[in-house]
Amino acid sequence: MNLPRSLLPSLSALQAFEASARHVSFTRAAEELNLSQGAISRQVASLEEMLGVPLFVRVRQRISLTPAGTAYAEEVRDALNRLSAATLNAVAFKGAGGTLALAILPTFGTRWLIPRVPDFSQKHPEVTINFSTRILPFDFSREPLDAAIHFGDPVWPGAVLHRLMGETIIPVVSPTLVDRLQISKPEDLLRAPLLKQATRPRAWAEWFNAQGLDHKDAIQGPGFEQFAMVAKAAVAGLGVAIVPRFLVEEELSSGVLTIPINQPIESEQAYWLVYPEEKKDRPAVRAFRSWLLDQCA
Amino acid sequence: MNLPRSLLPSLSALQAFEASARHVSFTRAAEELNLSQGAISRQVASLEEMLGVPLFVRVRQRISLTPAGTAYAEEVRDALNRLSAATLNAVAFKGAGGTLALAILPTFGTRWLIPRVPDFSQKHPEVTINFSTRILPFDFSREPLDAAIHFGDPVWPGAVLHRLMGETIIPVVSPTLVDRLQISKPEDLLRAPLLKQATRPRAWAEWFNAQGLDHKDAIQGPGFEQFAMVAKAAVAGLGVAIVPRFLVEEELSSGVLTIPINQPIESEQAYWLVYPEEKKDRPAVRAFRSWLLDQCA
DNA sequence: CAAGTTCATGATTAAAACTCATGATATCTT
DNA sequence: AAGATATCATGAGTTTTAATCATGAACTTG
Repeated sequence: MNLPRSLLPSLSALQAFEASARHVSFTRAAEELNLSQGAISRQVASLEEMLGVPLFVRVRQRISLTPAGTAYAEEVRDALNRLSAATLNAVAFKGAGGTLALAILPTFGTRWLIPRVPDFSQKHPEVTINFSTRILPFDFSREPLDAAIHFGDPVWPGAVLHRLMGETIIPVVSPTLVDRLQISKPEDLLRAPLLKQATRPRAWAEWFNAQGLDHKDAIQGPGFEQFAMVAKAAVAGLGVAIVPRFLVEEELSSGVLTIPINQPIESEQAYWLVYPEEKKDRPAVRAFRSWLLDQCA
Repeated sequence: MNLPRSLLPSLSALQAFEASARHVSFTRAAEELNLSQGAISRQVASLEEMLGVPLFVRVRQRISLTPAGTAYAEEVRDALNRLSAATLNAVAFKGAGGTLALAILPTFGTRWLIPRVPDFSQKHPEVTINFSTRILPFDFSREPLDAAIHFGDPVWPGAVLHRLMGETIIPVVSPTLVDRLQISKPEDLLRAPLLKQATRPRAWAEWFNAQGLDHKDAIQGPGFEQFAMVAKAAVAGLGVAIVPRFLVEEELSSGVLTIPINQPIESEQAYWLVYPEEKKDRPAVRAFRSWLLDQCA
């Protein structure tokens, strides 16, 4: 329900009013808007005449807001902000690019995604990615974010999900510990301290089950909150870690970590690219999706 | 974060664009806005040039929206709607009146409030009250309502509450049934059919407790959902009702109902006037609050 | 083929927005 | 007390924007 054209105030009047309300001064509003004080004075007076309601009280060349003015200023500000945001969004279609505000999981982001971003940037120089860290799912309508990387089940209301990869976890250990503990068979791991990660409490149990071994006699090693810490502890020889393989590609390549028993197991959960339905045609979102799915193929 | 004045499109351009998007036609948009087709054509073209993005595809004197145009139209429409609503709200301050959208409980509304509204209207002819029925608390930010009458505890997030009155309940019965059943003492009510109201299931138990009687031997009478029905059934001689006194003032005055045992009991809950914090200075809200608290004093 | 429809555009007019300068009045500093 | 500074209001004039009318080009329909 829009007001008829003749009953909607002009943008000039609305901007003059909103700035004056914020500054409680026509002169400072004029400075901000690069207009003359006289122009502001007239626009506000014209608006008050149109509405039939005083928006400011004038006392001795000073102004203060009326209750009507206060309420109106807030509402006008909100609407003007939305127009600005909408206009910037439209402009973002221009270069078929713009910015992509992406929420990432800390370890996946740093170990897998960010090292690959140069490739994306080379292929899409018009898109800038801003990274934010999010551990848990969130409401896209309440966050200034365009997309997210999510680990878990494909459940996220109002969003589109694309599966990126599963999670294959595998035991890794420093070579010196392998020699010290003479590890060559699965049952040898029952004699080794086993490092744990807090969000994967059943990883070791599942691994030993898969080898047909009873894990109850396994040695409990230190526990950590993040995979990055687990990997560091393993490199330091504190024990055997069980982690997603992609997270330790570097350490395996350099030899500071090795796979003592090459028996990976597959998690039932997976990594997903998620974005709100209404942002699916944003050029930046489309470009990133296409590139990311290629990387995971 | 408003765009600089020079980077925000004019209202003329935005309205021309939004109407064209809705009608998928410059000509029909022109008719709606009482402008010439040429003016619309130019404003849209000017907007596209400013943004650097095509908003419409032109094929053989026909237009269709681009993805950018579709998204922008929705956002512009929302912002324009907000400006319209804000402007109407501001105008509502003019007569220091306007309309008050009030949510009321059915029986309280019809039996107590509405009969008193003529007095309010006489004192405040500039305010029009629109009544809506609401049984349960609701979210003011999701309903087009300015205030509500609420029964219960003083709990309503984000709102201001003013206590109006408690609830005193009392047995009432038709005089003919009093004669027929020879009712003169509290225990005589154990021999009478007792009418029940669904939202006050413990009313009779509490009343007999207050008289030091065991209600277990009381005769179960018909049950009803609304107090208005309970009162009607009592007038018809179906049994003894226990209701808030103010709801049957009329029937008591006319003699169709009488109070057999004048032992009222007080409820711990009460009636409240509720309105959202941000609407407290609305002239209509202020006038109604002031008047209503006077009525309940 | 003729008539009707629709978006684009040239030339012109009307309306809105804005500036500069000044007036009136108040406060602050010396 | 005098002078400097600050602030909103307003007259007169200039610039910019919005809009109209008429026409062109191209398409559809009867």
